[in-house]
Amino acid sequence: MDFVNVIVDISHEKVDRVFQYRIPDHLKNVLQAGMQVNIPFGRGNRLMKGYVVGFTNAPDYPPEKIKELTGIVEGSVKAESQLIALAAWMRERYGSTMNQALKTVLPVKQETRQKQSRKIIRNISALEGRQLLEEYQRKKYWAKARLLEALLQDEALNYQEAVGSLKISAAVIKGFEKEGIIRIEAQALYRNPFADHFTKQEKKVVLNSEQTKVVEGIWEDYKNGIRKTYLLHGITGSGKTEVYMELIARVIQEGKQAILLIPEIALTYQTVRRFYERFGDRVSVMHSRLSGGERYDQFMRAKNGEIDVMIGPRSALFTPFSRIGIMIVDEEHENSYKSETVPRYHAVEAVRFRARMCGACVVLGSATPSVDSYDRACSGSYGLYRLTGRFGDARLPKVCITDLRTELKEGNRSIFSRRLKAAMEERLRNGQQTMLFLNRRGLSGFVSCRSCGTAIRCPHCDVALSLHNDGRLKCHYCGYETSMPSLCPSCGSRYISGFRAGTQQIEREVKKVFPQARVLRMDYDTTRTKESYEQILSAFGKGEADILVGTQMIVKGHDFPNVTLVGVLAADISLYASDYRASERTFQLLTQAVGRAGRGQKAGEAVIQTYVPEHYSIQTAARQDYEGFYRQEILYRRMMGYPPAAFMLGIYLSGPEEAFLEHQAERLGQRIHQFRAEGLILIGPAVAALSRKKDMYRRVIYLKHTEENALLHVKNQIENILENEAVWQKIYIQFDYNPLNAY
DNA sequence: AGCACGCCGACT
DNA sequence: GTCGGCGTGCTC
Repeated sequence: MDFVNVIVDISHEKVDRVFQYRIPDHLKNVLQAGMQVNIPFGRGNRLMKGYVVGFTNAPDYPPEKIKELTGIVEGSVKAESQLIALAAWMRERYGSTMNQALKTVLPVKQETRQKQSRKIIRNISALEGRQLLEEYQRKKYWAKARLLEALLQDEALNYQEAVGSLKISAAVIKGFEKEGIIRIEAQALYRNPFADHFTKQEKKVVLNSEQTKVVEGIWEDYKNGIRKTYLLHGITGSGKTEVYMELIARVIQEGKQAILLIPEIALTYQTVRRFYERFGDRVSVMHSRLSGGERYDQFMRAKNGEIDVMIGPRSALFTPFSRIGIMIVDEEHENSYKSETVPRYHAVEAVRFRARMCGACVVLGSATPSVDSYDRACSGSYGLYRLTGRFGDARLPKVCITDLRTELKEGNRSIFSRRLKAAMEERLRNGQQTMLFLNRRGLSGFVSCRSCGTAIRCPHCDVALSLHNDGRLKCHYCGYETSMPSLCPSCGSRYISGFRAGTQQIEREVKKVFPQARVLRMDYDTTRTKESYEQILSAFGKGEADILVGTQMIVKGHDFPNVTLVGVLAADISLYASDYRASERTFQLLTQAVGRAGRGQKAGEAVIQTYVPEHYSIQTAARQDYEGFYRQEILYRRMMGYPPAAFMLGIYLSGPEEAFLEHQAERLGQRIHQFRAEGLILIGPAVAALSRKKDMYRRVIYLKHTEENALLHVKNQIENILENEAVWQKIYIQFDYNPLNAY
């Protein structure tokens, strides 16, 4: 390769792209992706630093204009190089452009915070200033006069404000600085968003024997230089967090750093406080409430070595640490670890790659491990540890499965089985709390016609519209809104109404059946504003309501000691999702839901309502029997050739013109056939689960192969075709490696 | 970001 | 004409 693609290390949007340089002969076999290089840049050929992100023989810039790079920056195995190598790996595995990969991996270089903290400070006396001002006015140097006048009023000015409100260009300020009239102070004020709330406490933590065994086991490997991935299977309340904290503390003692990933939803004040109390302000927490600038601050603190521990969701795995000793993924089965945007990486895989690069060990923790991880643990490629004791002797709740088919047969048409209704009445009498769980995915009640069965859909996205309290029908993807029709648009029948399966409908039903009960609802609609999520949970925790109705979000996170009953209204809903992980997801949700009952001293009870009580997901969840579930599920995966028994690649096509898209999808399928890759299974092309979104039609093709590398090879061949043939430029194509959700 | 280029008003 | 401030646009 004769040329390298380099990104220039300047923190500015305008140059945030790839520049090409010629490789001098003596560096041709030395240069690697991720390396830091010196490059001549701009008209003055200023020497700048850049990062190598790729190689090419065919530059897309006039070759005679391409400059030669100057040399390699020595000792450049720093955080950035690691991250860029990680981006290169992500590009290759998940299929994206290098730019897309880099953008996800590198801290967003948002200038806002930096600039806001830059100050212009007057460097001369007020007397000198006034003299100079007169001179400028005489010479009609208006821009300079404006700036100086402002500086005479205020000794220090905010850089951003000065440029904005005084209409002064950077050139003027530069000139002032050169003449010594002002000096620029860029005090980077990194704020620590939590430091004010908590203080470090020297508390001795005592681990129980199970926890000690886990810590010592992993630590012995660490001490012996063994770096591998461990799966920590610990039921809810068995104290996984203590294990994490002890391991992190030991790693820090060794002068290393730690990253802990948690699902966004699990990030509560309780968690944050525990870590602050143990590690003080050497810990930083990232979460979605942080603004872009604050997020960048945290990354900069990490880069400058001001912190040892980073806690955060998926993206925290890209923290620019240079000496990582341990990376932990809590609740590793959570779907939120899979990115929904290109590159569609899985955090667990990315964590393992990064850990390998920097010699760190990986701990994956979960009460209900993903089938994929448990399979690897069983085959011995992960170390496996278990925590089985529930903290403080809390017992498992009594679980009862009620068959909705029998209820209907015996004349009960309510959404509550008689068993659940009786249990709820009892809780209300005893002043205890109930949680009602609807494992529905976000969307609330849709509207359908009882005569012809047609549901009203969004004309742009082809999803069912949902009926809101204000009587309007809304699309949850694109925001399309319309009024509720009085007649069915398809058959004209008057019998059109909301399907009673949304949380709003449940809430209304609860109020009808138990008029004396105080009810709270928690779902996509009620948690849209910033703090409402915490507010609802804390109100319920304080006993301000008797019944909490909600979707998956209520079964994660908080513990409520006074909740002694959990009702799962229709366990089947998630079973009917049309993807191969439906059983796994149902098991996880039910297990979590059941685990919510009776976290305190009082005995708990769970009622699971279903139309298929014999299903193994429901049976094993009721017994909290992970092993039993896994044994059944892995058989199904092996029989059907689904992950982890095989590897899958989703190819998502979308475009504004349906016929053309259809044709191209067929065409791509044929091309893949022509590869004649042995063992490759091609499914589709098919209409996507969401056939249209934002006026774009969608098609999918799935590929399966038992060999990971064979599948990646096929992906590379496809990428080659897409890059080199002009027709493909007219449709959007994304890859999804081992997809978790339907497209 | 930082640099050069070029427009345009001011002054010899 | 020429000098110089000041806005604009480009950087492989």
